[in-house]
Amino acid sequence: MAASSPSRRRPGRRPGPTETRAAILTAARDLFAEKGYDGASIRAIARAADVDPALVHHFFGAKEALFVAAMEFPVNPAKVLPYVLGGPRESTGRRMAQTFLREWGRPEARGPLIGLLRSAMTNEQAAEMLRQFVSAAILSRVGDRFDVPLVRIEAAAAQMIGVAILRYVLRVEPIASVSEEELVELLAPTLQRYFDGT
Amino acid sequence: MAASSPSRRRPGRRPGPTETRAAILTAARDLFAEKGYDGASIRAIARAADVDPALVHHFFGAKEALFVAAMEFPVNPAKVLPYVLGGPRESTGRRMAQTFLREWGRPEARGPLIGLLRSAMTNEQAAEMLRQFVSAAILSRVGDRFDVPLVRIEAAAAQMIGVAILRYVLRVEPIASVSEEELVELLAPTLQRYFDGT
DNA sequence: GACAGAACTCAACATATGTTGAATTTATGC
DNA sequence: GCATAAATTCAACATATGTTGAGTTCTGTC
Repeated sequence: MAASSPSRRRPGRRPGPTETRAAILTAARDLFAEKGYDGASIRAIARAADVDPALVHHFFGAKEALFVAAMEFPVNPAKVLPYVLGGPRESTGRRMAQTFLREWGRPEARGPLIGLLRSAMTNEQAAEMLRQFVSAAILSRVGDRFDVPLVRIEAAAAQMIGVAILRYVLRVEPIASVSEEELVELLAPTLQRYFDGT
Repeated sequence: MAASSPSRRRPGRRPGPTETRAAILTAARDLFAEKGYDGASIRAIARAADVDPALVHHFFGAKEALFVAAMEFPVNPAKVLPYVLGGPRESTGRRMAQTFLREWGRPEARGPLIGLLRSAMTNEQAAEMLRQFVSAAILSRVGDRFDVPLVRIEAAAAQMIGVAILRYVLRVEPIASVSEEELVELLAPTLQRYFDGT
């Protein structure tokens, strides 16, 4: 799936259609997810994509731009929020837990999500990206849909972020292996209570 | 409070009692808290303590040992758990929220706690330290006190970790500025429900 | 007051990092 | 088929990292 040979290739364009750009993006997603922004070096990404580090630069410019390109937020709020906010109000907590876990379950979404979360803990730019997204795309919309103090919505967000960390980043058992359904049962009432304002 | 001059000092022991060891530990706590394990370099720590990098090595050995020394877990479960687990069962959630926020509020505890949390996201050793502590010192004791499935206790832990991240690491408003009391009101029922098994 | 050991700095090594500019090979448009 | 543009590598720069060994100055003990 990736590089295995130390790969001494001669310079110049490779024959056939260009597939290196995609390879770099994939490698970047993997490594940012695994090591976070600062831990994933351009050189390691290039190595994983079987490519010279300078090529990464050629395609994406500085490291920061690569990160933005690779972590482009993999969840589209416009597609997801209507379902969550649309149904009956008394089951919003459940739909939110479902949706959250389903999105994290998608393999092509999980890499960027973990990468973003990991990086946000040590890198101010990544933290800002995450804040921006979470606050603009989610908190505000949910907030004025429900007319509930923002702290309560953030408490709900905290519950989900905490679960994501234990389940997907730290991989603490048993919460890392429990089924999505079981987790939904557990979390739905918590979220619902925050939205209900009780 | 720390170094300001580029400090060209001549070699050899400084006169007076030795205070550099403590200065290094303080600088290490600050920098590990701010940047995480990988982001905080020994050289930067030495600079902040106004000391040669080699002296850090002289006192603490490898970087990992410095980390362990600096992040020595600042919360003593033996002193804290009796209060949480001791009182009436129906208010355990509240005592747990109180205790958690009080410990994070202590200035001398917050640095190590943030450092540990930050580092655990990108560094496997730090992650193991955190897992060890949380699981051995807390989860298990709470678990067999209450005879409740471990997932539920981990869900409670997730709620608190999430709050810590939003409040102390990412500093998202308004949850970062809300009073401890208000947060306790918000979190206590959530935690209580997990312990009650309902 | 000599002397061992502790505190402390200097200089260096080996390695890693992001980034750049030039050189080389292929693809593409005419 | 030729010229231009794109893809790709190489070599290098400037800087940063953890760690080591040797040397210098002080403190404490007899």
